[in-house]
Amino acid sequence: MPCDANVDIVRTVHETNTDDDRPMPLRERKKRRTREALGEAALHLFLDRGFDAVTLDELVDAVEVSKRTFFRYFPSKEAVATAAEHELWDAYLDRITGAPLTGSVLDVLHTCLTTAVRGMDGEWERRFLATRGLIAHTPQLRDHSDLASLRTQDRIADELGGRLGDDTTPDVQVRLLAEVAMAAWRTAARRWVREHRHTAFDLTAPREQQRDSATRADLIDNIDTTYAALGDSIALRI
Amino acid sequence: MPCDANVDIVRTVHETNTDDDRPMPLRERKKRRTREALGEAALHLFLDRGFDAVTLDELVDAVEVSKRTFFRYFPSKEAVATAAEHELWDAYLDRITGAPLTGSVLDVLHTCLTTAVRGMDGEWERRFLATRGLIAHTPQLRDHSDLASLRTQDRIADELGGRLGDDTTPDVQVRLLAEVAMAAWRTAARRWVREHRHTAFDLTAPREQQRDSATRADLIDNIDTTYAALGDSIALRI
DNA sequence: CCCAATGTGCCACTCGGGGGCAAAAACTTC
DNA sequence: GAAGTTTTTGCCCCCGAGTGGCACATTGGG
Repeated sequence: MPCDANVDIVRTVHETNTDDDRPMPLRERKKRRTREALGEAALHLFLDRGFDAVTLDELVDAVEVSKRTFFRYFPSKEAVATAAEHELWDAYLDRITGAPLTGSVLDVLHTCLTTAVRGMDGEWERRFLATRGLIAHTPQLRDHSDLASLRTQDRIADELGGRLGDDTTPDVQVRLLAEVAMAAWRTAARRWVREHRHTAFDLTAPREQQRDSATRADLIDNIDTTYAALGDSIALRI
Repeated sequence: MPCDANVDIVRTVHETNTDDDRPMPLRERKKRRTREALGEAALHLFLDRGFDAVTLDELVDAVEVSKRTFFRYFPSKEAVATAAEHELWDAYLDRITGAPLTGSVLDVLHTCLTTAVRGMDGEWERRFLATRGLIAHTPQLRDHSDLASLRTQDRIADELGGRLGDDTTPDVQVRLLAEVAMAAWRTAARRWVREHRHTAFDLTAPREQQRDSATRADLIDNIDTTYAALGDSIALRI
């Protein structure tokens, strides 16, 4: 019976038009559909039976593509499970490159992050919830997610280092700033997922139920309070 | 001709008695020898031909153990290459559990780290240098190393959380503190390795030459200045 | 000296990931 | 709308990391 479910997944996804894909060429539309189908089927299968219990062969069979094709869309099995997070990091980076660097740089990073979270669409929210649910009980995925945040740090530091006066501000400070900013994210995300440990992270749950349990507003609240706690933490005395 | 070299490595290692292993039972001595032989041969082979170019089969052939045995000593190929780092984290954790928590907690973590670095023996320094050399041009190892620092963070936060007043200090602060402390390490280590990018990281180089190029004193200096820059970084304005 | 415990070797196996090449689909041009 | 060109895909091969089972050897204790 998982077979029927998978076929259902595929059809549903292929009929779903998340955005307008009329103006873009057919090739792009099909690629997008395949990518979304892979991502969606992966979340369903992983949540249903566990990340480790599902082999790539099963996944590609469900979406009816070859394993070779899978690796043209995602670099690893972990990547398809955490695609939503990667999209957030890309959006975050975009905000940073577009933001004017005035005043406290840490505040700028903070604002960019929250606006990036707010800027993602509802479809993203659903997938992100599922991804965090997977991460919560799959060490392998947790590693991958943490690593992605570290690499995002590097990109932030590079971007900042290029824009700030190269000589005036030492590289160490920029690097540390990126580290601290991501530290806040990791702490906030961890706290957020702990608060909602008992939620189902069910992809098929109606939207309202999700809104009642774990929401993006909660996440943003956690980010805000975590950034606010940074100063006190660094100066903690007992 | 790599075969001869490997045999040489094995014999050399097996004859080397790093510490006194007379008092401990024969089984323990043999296990220790095997572990050290694996670690040493791995560093030599990886530095010589590159981490990816060396297969586990080659490594275990060189040390004359089975692949099965290898995995009874190290959980992964990456782990044997970064064994020196893991030892540092264990020593670091030991210092933290033994240190009294008075005054600035960040200062305590800072001191524990530097004394831990100082407390490692000369044999460790040689292996650590080699490990960092490998990490510098092997993304896979860099990931593994960064991940190890993140997991150490978790252990620190758990330890600190257990000892600090559970109710008075919020969990977020402890978590952030551990994050910030490790951020300083990562930044210092990265800077240190960049400064010595042109060093050979040669295991066979005489000790004096190593002291001239990349030394533990340099590393500790970097740690100190990075910790000192923390406050300025977090408050950076432009 | 024998017996129990522990460590080791060998075997075969799974699974993630990548390369080469030929077929097919999609865009282009006439 | 039929040619040719380019991009995308499918299929088959391969490799290497990591695991499990079982028989064997080595060590330590009575």
